[in-house]
Amino acid sequence: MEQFSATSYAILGQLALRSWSAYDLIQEMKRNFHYFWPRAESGLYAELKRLKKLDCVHTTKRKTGKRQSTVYAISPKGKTVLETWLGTEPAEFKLEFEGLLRVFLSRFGAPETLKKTLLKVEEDAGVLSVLATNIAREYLTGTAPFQEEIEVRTFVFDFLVHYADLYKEWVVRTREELQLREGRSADERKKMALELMRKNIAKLNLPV
Amino acid sequence: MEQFSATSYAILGQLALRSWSAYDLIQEMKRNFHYFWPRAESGLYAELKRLKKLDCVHTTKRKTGKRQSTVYAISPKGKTVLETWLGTEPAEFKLEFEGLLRVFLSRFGAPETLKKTLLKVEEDAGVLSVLATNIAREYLTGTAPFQEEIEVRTFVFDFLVHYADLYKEWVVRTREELQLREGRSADERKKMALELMRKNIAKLNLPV
DNA sequence: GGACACATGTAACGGGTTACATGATTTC
DNA sequence: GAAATCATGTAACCCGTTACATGTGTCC
Repeated sequence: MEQFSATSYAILGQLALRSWSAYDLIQEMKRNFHYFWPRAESGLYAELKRLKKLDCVHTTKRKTGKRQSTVYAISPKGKTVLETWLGTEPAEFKLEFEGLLRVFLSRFGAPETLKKTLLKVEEDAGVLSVLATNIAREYLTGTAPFQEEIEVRTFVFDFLVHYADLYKEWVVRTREELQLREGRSADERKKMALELMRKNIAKLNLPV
Repeated sequence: MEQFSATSYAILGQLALRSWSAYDLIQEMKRNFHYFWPRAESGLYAELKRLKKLDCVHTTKRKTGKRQSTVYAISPKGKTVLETWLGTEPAEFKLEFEGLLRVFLSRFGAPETLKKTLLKVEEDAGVLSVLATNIAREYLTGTAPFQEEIEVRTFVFDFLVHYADLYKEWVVRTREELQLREGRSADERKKMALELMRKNIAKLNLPV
């Protein structure tokens, strides 16, 4: 019944910008969407073919020497499909953060469990920051492939920067708290934990 | 080959705390994990059965009047499996944020697309805040089911609070920027977008 | 001449979801 | 007496992943 997934629309959106060879399209999608809509390349190739069957895109063959590639373009139907979707209710954001699961369960593992998890989170957030900066630099120097799209892309970038920061700062705060707790009694540690919780509730300005 | 998913470990972790009836266990998991490890209830029932086949849990029958329920407890093997996993490398955090996809593609939809997306994100973040606060309140009043677990759970809670805040603040910043841009020329708007990007790069303290 | 990126897939599998079924118990 | 929630699942399906295959062009 439901013919399209958000991934279909992501593809149609890239094609609405311009035509691409499958390969180029997919590389660009990885660049743009990896951190908030990650998908395996093989699946994107398959989805392109499906979109063709559904008449949302059409293809032409291109040759560079002996090498052949398929160039995809959006069809009028594809444009309508995309536009219609953009009028529907957005899905809720959905996070899978295995690290938090590990923190939650850390006391059932070896004593270093928590610290090792923090280290990994820190690394991953660092990679995201670097990637985001690389893309931003292209816009700042005017070499980005879609300079004219900058108006909305800044919003996406802005989110990503703060998103990376969320993890980094969480690691910092957690490490600080762990250090403060060192050498304290279980009772003191619990009081400190409660205090942290109290501070956090205050941050959300909701009735307590 | 790979016998367990992170979901298996999430279940084992809850069972490491104490024994539960399937229903209670799953309700508690929803409460604890919904925002960073969301899973459908039916799948959790199935996984429990699988864990039993693999001897990671064992069950006893309990009767309340005519109603029967199955009580699950972790086995020695289950404990080992959990502990071993906690020693492995954590997986990267993974976000699916359809709203950002919509922002990215908003110019292919109706003019209200962006604003409607912001509204939905704001709502969802609000729900998360309320939920987080409800749980926190239980710890502060000492009525939480696992008061003694508070030491690590504050870290999880701390993340969730800042996570909700991430979305809320992003919505605020984006709306402000949109308002500032109103009535400006395309050229001015682009300059403003670049300026926002520059500010964000500065936030990440990386070499530009 | 070898490594690596280009360019495009296919096959098998699997984790997870939706939708539904069923009967007991509590609450209004 | 109806409605909600307790308490358990099952069946069908699907979106997506991993792992692999295959050949071309380019760079050193």
